[in-house]
Amino acid sequence: MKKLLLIDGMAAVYRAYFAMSATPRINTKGMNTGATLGFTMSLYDLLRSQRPTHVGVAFDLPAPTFRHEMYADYKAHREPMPEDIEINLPWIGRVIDAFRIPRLTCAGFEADDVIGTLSHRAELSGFDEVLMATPDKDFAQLVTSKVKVYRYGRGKMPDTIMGVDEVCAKFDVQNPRQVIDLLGLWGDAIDNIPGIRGVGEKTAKKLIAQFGSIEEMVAHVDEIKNEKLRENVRAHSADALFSKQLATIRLDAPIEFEEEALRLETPDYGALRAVCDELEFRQFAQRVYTDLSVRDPQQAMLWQEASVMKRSSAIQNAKDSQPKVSSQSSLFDVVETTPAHAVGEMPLTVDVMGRFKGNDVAVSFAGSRLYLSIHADEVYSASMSDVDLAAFGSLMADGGTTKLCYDLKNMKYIFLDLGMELRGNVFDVQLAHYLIDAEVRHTLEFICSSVLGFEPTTPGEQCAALWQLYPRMVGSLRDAGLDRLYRDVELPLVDVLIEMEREGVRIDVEALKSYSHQLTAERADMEKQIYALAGVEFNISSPKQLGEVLYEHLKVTDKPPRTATHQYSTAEDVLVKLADRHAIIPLILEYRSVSKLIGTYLDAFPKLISPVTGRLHTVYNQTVTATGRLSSSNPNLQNIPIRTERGREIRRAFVARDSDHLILAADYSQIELRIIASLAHDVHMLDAFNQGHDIHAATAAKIYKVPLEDVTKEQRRNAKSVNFGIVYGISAFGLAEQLGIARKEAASLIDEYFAQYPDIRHFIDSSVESARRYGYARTLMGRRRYLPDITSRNAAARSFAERNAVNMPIQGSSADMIKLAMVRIYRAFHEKGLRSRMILQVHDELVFDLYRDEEQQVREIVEREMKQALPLEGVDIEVGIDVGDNWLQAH
DNA sequence: TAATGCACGC
DNA sequence: GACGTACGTGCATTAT
Repeated sequence: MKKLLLIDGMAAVYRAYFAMSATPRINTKGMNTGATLGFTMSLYDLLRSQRPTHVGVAFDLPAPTFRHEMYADYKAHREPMPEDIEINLPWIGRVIDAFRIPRLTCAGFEADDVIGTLSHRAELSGFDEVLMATPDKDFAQLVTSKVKVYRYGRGKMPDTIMGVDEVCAKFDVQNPRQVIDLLGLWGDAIDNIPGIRGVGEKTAKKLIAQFGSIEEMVAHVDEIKNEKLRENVRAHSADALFSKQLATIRLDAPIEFEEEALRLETPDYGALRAVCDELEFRQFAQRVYTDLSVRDPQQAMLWQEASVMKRSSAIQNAKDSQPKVSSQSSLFDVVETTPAHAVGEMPLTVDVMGRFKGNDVAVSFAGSRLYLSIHADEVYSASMSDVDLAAFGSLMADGGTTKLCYDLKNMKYIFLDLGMELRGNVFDVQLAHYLIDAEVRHTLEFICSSVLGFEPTTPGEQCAALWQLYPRMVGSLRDAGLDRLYRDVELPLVDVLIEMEREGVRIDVEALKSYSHQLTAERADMEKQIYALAGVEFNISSPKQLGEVLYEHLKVTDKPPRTATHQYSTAEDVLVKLADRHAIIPLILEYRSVSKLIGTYLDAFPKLISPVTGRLHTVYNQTVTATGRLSSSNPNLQNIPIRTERGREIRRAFVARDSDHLILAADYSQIELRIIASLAHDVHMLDAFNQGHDIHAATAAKIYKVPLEDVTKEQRRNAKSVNFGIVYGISAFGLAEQLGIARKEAASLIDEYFAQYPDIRHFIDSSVESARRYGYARTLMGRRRYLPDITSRNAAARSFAERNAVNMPIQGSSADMIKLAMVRIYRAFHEKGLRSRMILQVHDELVFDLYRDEEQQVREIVEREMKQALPLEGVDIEVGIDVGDNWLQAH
């Protein structure tokens, strides 16, 4: 196994600087050591987590001094950065040398070019894996099966300080790509500097997209219709090509690829310790010590003895041989205790795997490594290429053992790749933690630090930590009465979601594209009309520019509405109220909604279709929402338009798998109101449902005291808003806003509502009361949401918690119900060997690829399971089912 | 990159 | 006088 890690040195330094800049680190000699410490730690972590066999750090020129000079210049031109940049490159050089990592440079070439070239050659030289640590997304161009990009975290980059020409002249740059870097224009170079003077960025992007590439655009410049635009492009076509060149990573830098020179060696601990002492990196030094004490006790002793720091008398008195937890940062204290453990590094062969047989086992993957442990103090790990997959497979398929893991869905995907099955009792720490407290983060780091009180740092420690988490999580689930929800709903749902994600949905791409064409043309018309009405050209998509046009230029109102941050508001509800003040406003609203459709759906989806399956695959998140709902992303298929005519058309492109299939959509009717009625035991509302009345009309009849058949459209609309508002915790103000009526009028509507439905009011009051007593709100299946603010003295925070106390049981119970239904439907389909498949879930709706011959069976199963999954006291549950060639028809 | 504003769903 | 309807995801713009 040969694995090469190539690091963009300066990118690492910047990342480190910006990561540390929030708390500049000044040592006792007054030196700002923040960037150096950040760099050192991130380098150490990278080596530790990635475990490369070969490594190199690339810099832009023979020495990083080039950049240094640049920053001297930066300071001269600009006001100082917030904490003033002090990146000490000699120190950083010493750190790199201490790690015995070769510095890779190539005169006249960017670090990115060096990395690009070397990674290319490494791949040719038979490396199993090449990892590039860089912030540059352009590397995506080069990615192959073996090459992965490790993107540095997000951090601020410096602004442009000089033009391209100036920089080239000043620094005598040979490779123009350096300019990009110098200017701080990382990554998005192609997008950000089309480099055509006189042509706006947006226009330039459009042009490039239209022609396919900058080269094509230059070649066919005559085809540009707008004369001014055409001449600008023609005049500056050299610039455009130059920009492209700037942004292209080269694979042919004249640099030798010397495999042996790149082999990772043991750090020069003496040198590293000296740097740590000089710069006062105490906590980092302690970390290295703790790590060494596990792996190499002798080296650890040397590390400790090598210290040249004078210990203060206070510290000398402390028992520094005994690690202890301390909140004070003294010279040699241990920051946190770590679990006692030993990581055995060995190929997991049949023999070794035998040790795990018959034992419960914690399993985790990190990168291409597998970690296994049977106790919290013992972890075995191996590169996947060294694992005996047959033996591992039989261990995982053994139904008698418990498997502990973190993020089961993800792990099952890994097993699918390996052609393995996971059987037996499975415990997912992440899923359990979501049920225990949905609103906090569910990273393994966070779970460990909150549940165990320490953070494991290596993948091995993380694997071992699962063992410590397991009994505690099981206990917490049981104590909170969540074990059933976990066992019967969330855990089995994992398989359902995997199947749905893998199935995906078929999209009629041609339909999307032609619709996109049509709407783009319509939008162009609107754009012209808007410019004409405004008398100026501006970016309509910019709330800032739009606000200025509407409220300063056109002065559509003398009291411009403002957002929470005092900017002009151009939100829909605001503009609707101003719609009759100026003809431009309806156009702007239309422009916005059309833009939304194009950008979010029409143009986005074709790009997301899997080249493998030809279908669109979403990802369902099971541990995100505070109420227990699922969420969907990449793409989000839970927000496909339906409200407007134009938007709804998009659903026409969601089509059945093939001619043997149809789309079947099943949705719960008014499920949230039924849940309220049931929870509140409100006889009037329950009756309305059970007699099959239109619930909003029935509500209107009650509030306005008219016979059901005399309810007007407006009365029904108002009643619907009140019903809707009840779910979310209404206020007179909010309702008035929503309906465009006076606040007093809204208040009397609400009063009348509660007079007619006294049990609903009682339900709201008792929900709040219960949340105040217990500290959390609960669903029908016992899912919890903690509401600490319910007793807050801050009225706003308290009101918010009170609304959640009402909403959560409603929304959450509905989530419980549909999740349970999904599990039951999934099981029924598989037991009966049906070919139909559940493919989408949209909170109260399930969508299926229906195999035509199975229509009757599927209708029965779906309706039955949705209705019976979680029966509501006192009220029937209605499910609407429709079938069609596409999702639009199936509604 | 982070924050903001906006718009889509239930 | 502030606050003002739950839960999400994604896009474009803009400031830093």
